Parts: sequence; C-alpha cells; structure tokens
Amino acid sequence: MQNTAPLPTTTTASKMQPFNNSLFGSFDDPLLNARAAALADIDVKNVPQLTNPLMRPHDMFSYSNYFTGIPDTSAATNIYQGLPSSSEPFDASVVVPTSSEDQMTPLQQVMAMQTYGAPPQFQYNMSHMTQHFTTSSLSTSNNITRYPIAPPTSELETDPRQLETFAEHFKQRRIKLGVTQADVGKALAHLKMPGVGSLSQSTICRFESLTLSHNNMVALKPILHSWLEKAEEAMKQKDTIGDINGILPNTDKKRKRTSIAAPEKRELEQFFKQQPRPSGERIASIADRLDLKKNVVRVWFCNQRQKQKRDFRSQFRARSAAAVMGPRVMPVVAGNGSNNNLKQGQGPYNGLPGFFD
DNA sequence: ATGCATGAGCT
DNA sequence: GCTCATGCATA
Repeated sequence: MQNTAPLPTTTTASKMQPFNNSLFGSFDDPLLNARAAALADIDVKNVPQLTNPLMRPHDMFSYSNYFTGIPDTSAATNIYQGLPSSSEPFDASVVVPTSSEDQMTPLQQVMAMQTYGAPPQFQYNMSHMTQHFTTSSLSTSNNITRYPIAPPTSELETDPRQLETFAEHFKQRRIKLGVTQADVGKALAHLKMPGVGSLSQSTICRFESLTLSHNNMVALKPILHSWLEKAEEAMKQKDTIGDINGILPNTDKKRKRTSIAAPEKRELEQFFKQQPRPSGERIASIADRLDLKKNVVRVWFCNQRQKQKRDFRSQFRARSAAAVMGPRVMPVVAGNGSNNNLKQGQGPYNGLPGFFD
C-alpha cells in the first residue's frame, strides 16, 4: 500500500567467505548402485495431482510440478546413472564436518564442475540434460558441487515418491547421527565424487524439505545418499573420527541483503497475482511506485516465480485433488551432437490467461 | 527455514 | 531478461 514508513528497503552487509572447497581430481568413489535396501523401510506416500499455472512448456519442471500425476521418464529428468558407491574403504573424515579447510582455485573448481576428468561412466549424457547439470552457477560462490556423475537410469531414481521418501529418510538419519545440515554440506566435498563439492546448509535444508526442483532433487539424491551411507558406517566404527582441521577466519568482504518492507511486499504480491511475469516497463513502473530499485523488483519477481514453483506442491499436497491435466511437455533435446543442445525452457508462456502484459 | 542475490547459459 | 541452481544473511 503506501510506504510512508521509513524505507521500503534496507540493506545490511555481512561477511563473504573465500573459496574453501576441496575436491578435485581424485574420485575414488565408484558409482554405486543402489540403495533400495536403505530406503526399503520408508513408506511411500500418495501425491495428489495438480497443475501449476506458472509452468510453461519449456520450463524445467520443478519437483513440485512433477507431482502432476503425469509419469515422467523422459531423458530430461534422468540425470544420473547410478548412485554413489558405498563399497569402498571408509574414511570417517568424509562424514565429519571438518569445517572449511579445503582450498581450491577457481580453475580447479571450474574443472571439477565439468565432467572433463571423469571416466565415461561418470559423464553426463549431454543430450539428456539441461544446462544446469553441466555448469550451473559456476562462480556463484566458493562452493562447487553441482551435478556430477552420470544420468540416472531407472525410474526409481527419478520417481517423486522415491525422492520424497529418501528425503525424509535422509533427514531422520542425519538427525540421528547428530549432524547438522551445514555439516553435511561441507562433508560432501570429502566424498570426492567427480564434480561434487560442498553445498550450503540452505541447499541441504531445501533438499530435505523438498523445496527444490525435481531435477535438482534427482541430481542431489545420489550424492546425499552416498554421504549418508558413509555417515552410517562412520557411526559404527566410530572412534578415530578425526575432525581435524577446523578453524578458518572469516575476515572478508560483505554482501548486501535487501529487505523489502512489509507494505511494499504486500503490494508486490498483489502485482504478482495480477501478472507473475511483468514486462520490463511494468517492473520499472512498480519499482518506481514502491520506491524500490528496478533490479530489486525484477529479482523479487524472479524469486517469486521460482518460489511458486517449488512451493506449489506443498501448498496442495495432502489433498485429494486430482485435477488431471494435459500431458506435461518436456523439453525435447535433440542430441544432434552440437555443443549447445542443453536447452533451457523459455518458450512463450502458454499457461493460464491473464499472465501476460 | 527462507528472503534476496548471483551467475551460467540461453533466447 | 529469463530460468535455475545455489548461497549468504537473517528472521
């Protein structure tokens, strides 16, 4: 509504950490196969079907959207081949959060992200993946990780219920093991899986709460599964858990974080209801009206759309709703050998009416 | 747990 | 300028 109050937004700054990742080169983790057993004790829930007006034909469907009841076995979601192995010599330190002690040069990170050094069985099937699985947020931060290994084979690997089941199981076990989400994230780098670095607490949290896109869930599952197995082992032969290294000063730069005031936020939400995808001019208009920076408004809408997709299921699940909808259109990737067949959906919006300017 | 932000790749 | 994966900062 009105922004008589102080400032519509406020920003704060805080520390930014430098690179602290390890993992590179060595990947002693043979792809393992599965874990059906590990998940056997979990129950599978039924998921209602639904549709998300925000979804567009070429959008990479989110985990939430996956729950449309429409089975999907398209290659687009099959990112992994197998699961991380657990049949290798166990190294307690792997699951022990040793804080940020790992160092990796930007170049190494880049390389680690690429599947370049991985053997064939570890590589992605380029024609079956989307950009994000090759080189997502490469320089976003000090942590690498992002998708490694091969594409998934079985449907079990991408089955939403399986993923959900695993996520729950994972969380329960993690807690049992007394490991925090942040610890898990850091420990991942120790798995030394090709292309796998550490992850943030945020991501682990989102994985557990299923607030990630389906592809993201699928990609992370084998990695977290691998960690869990090692962690379970560590639990057993617990003793020499050398939680070595540890301390690392956080003396660095800062990053601002805008805080949009409630009134402005309420208006933004109203605008969003009217049109989730405002034009640049529209955004400028809104920004001007709310006395916010245009970029802040733009990003807000981007995040809102992303959030809507992720949260969609949680908003409607556990409900009998069975609004069967038309078949979901998956991005068809032409494996033409070209080096740019990792399309990302951005086709024209064909959702519900009224969402265009 | 989640809001705001970044950056890659793509249109 | 968009989507997506992800992260820092913070409520």
